[in-house]
Amino acid sequence: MARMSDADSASASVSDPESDCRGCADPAAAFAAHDHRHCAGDVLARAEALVAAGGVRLTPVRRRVLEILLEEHRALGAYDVLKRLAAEGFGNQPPVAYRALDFLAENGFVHRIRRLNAFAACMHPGEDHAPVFLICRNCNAVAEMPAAPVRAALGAAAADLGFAVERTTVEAMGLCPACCKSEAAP
Amino acid sequence: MARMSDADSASASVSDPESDCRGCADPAAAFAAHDHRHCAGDVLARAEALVAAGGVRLTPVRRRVLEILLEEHRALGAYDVLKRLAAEGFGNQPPVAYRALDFLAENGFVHRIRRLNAFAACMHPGEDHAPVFLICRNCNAVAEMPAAPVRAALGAAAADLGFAVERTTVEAMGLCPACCKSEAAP
DNA sequence: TCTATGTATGTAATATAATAACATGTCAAG
DNA sequence: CTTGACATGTTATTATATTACATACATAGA
Ligand SMILES: [Zn+2]
Ligand SMILES: [Zn+2]
Ligand SMILES: [Zn+2]
Ligand SMILES: [Zn+2]
Repeated sequence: MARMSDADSASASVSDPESDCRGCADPAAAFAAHDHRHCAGDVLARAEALVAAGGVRLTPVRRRVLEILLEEHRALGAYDVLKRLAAEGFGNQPPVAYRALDFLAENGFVHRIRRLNAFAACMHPGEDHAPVFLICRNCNAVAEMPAAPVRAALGAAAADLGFAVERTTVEAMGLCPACCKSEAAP
Repeated sequence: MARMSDADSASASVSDPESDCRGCADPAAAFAAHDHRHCAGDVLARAEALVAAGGVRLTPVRRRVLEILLEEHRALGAYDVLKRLAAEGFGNQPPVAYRALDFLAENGFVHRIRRLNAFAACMHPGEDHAPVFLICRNCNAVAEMPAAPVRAALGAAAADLGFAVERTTVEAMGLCPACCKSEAAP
């Protein structure tokens, strides 16, 4: 897939859903305006391919939870997800939501944002990653950022102490580009 | 958790409490056996100096909460802290613990470990820092590690996306040196 | 086909974590 | 002494998450 400049992806993806916009999967465009239905459909398709290959099942509840998180395009609490499920005829007890979310998280389709006690759809399922999350304190947008440099720094420093890192939680609270501007000129 | 009581008894023979051991404040020694009463007393003294200079008050509850976290030498939940406070005659309702913990966290004397929904005493109060936490999944020991390299990598990558980082949560789950060994040879 | 088995879902009950709202106490400045 | 700021105590409620058990569903042998 050809990668577009920031300007292009911002404008083209809004006007032309059929373009090869990488949308949320592209860190540089994660905070930019774009047609998110495109990203969502793409991610969902990839998820289905992955579960087929992996021998696990994307059952109706699980699939619907993933869809909900993709549609919302932000982090949702387990009980928010549960409310929607219940409204659609699924069970209305916490384990229904938590089990689906846990399954999706274990299989890399959603991430847990500890700072928010919430869950967000992963925008690059299959690409094994322990991403960094950028959370805008103003508009609550959440974006995934490549974690390689951060993880390298972390792992190296920990190894010096003899500590073996297995999993990491890296979350940054701050202001997204849009909110940065609006705060500078209110 | 049993780990540090072992360490405490062992450290008396290993190191001299009156030496200038940096104990937990030294990342390289954070997981090593040492006389932790030394670190605790030192940190508490520094905390008192800092509040005096800062115009805030280290009241009995607040001081006791800090002591408890220093004595325990691991992350404690707010309700664990509360139980101890109640047993000592302080209030026994959640806000008592949360208020003290919030105060201590705001003033840099304790850190919140989001992964554990818990709080741990800071081992270098006053030194403004947003540390990295290393959490042993086996013995629950928690150590602070310098975050400079990690934060640099994080801030740079975020800046490329136009995101202004204000606060970070960086926590690594894994095995501490001691548990690494015991897991290798069970 | 029919059952056995594992897995997924539904539900009730409970545990754990955090906050809101308001009353009371403490202490120093005026 | 009064006042105002801050700290603590208490009640109640909300939010988040898990345990335990019952039921449904798939699907692999017999
Ligand atoms: Zn998107
Ligand atoms: Zn924003
Ligand atoms: Zn120590
Ligand atoms: Zn350990």
